[in-house]
Amino acid sequence: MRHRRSDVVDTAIRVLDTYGLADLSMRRLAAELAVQPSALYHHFRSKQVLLAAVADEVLARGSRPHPTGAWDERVRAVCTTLRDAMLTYRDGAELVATVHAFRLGGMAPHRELVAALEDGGLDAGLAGTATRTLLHFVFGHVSDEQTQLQAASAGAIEAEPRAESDFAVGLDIVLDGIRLRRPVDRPAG
Amino acid sequence: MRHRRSDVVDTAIRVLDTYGLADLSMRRLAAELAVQPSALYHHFRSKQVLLAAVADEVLARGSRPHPTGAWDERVRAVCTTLRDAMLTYRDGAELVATVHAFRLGGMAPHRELVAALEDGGLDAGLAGTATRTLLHFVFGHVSDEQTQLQAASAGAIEAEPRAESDFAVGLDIVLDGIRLRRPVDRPAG
DNA sequence: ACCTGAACACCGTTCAAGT
DNA sequence: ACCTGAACACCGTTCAAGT
Repeated sequence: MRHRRSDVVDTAIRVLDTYGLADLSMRRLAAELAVQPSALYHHFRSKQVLLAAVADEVLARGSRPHPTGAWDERVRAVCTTLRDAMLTYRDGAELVATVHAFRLGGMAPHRELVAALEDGGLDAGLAGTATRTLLHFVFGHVSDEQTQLQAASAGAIEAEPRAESDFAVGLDIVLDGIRLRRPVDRPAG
Repeated sequence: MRHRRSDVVDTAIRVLDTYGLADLSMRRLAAELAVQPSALYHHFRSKQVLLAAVADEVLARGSRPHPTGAWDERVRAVCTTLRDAMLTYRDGAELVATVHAFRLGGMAPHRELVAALEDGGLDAGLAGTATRTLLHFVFGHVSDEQTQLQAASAGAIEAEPRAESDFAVGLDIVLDGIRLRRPVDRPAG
């Protein structure tokens, strides 16, 4: 049977959510689509590029309308939306973080954070640094969180579950550090 | 020829630094040691456990005497030492971050940060949250940094190199956020 | 204690050829 | 435009057997 690019991505998300990122192989995905592995290379030039498309679709499905409030509320909204989107599918955080690290996809949150921080009064350089600091926190935290959640639900572990507020506290720590660097908050002269 | 556990780790570090983490396979490592792949399973029960030992050795080689100053200088020292240790070997950041995520090794910096933050006056819960926030930043930032450095030195890219101060600024952002949460800085009642 | 030899069940990718 | 069939060069891990 014949498939379109979007069919491949949809099936990849189903395989991801059912079997995990480690089992999302080109061969497994091809089998699920009832085609030869080589057929996938008609749609994507490599597995990396396929995974980038999958990550973008995960984020697109989790997207929400931008709030139009204060810069810090917008930052919080972007980070929370990103977290929720990644937690929606098994290994979603690891997938999006990996794709983002290679700059192949998942860059929408990055752009939104830079915009919010510049609207908040940060110059371009500091907005970039602050955005990367925020994203390193979010990707690291949520990957960690998801690993623990999945280990617990697999019964592999019953270690202390991370406090529910841990994400909010970590995010607030970074946000406070950013606030102190807004020129508008540090009176000139 | 017969090998000890430490011979395997030493050779693994050499393979890592020469060919990168993706090419550090059990088969490649075995060939380098002139043994069969199955021989490695006499020393390590899985590749994951071997990589944990390699990560611990990378950190041990980069370790420095702890400074005995203010809590925030100690935090800065632990983070900087960790960064330098990971940057010493090709793909060192990705290796240590991965092993740490699975809690199989590389936990020494984690313990040192918790200790420094508790000495700084944070309660155990907040010290844990702050430590995870710091480590997510350090692992994320240095992995990123090393990927860009390695891509540049491979001539693959000549993208804007990250500003040299980027690590220091990001670290200061997180540190400032932590400072605001020290009970001693927020006068009770 | 440390290693061999052989096997099992997989990978990503390429490429000429088919419809 | 989308796919097949076959091949290339690999993986991690297990296990009985050897010294």
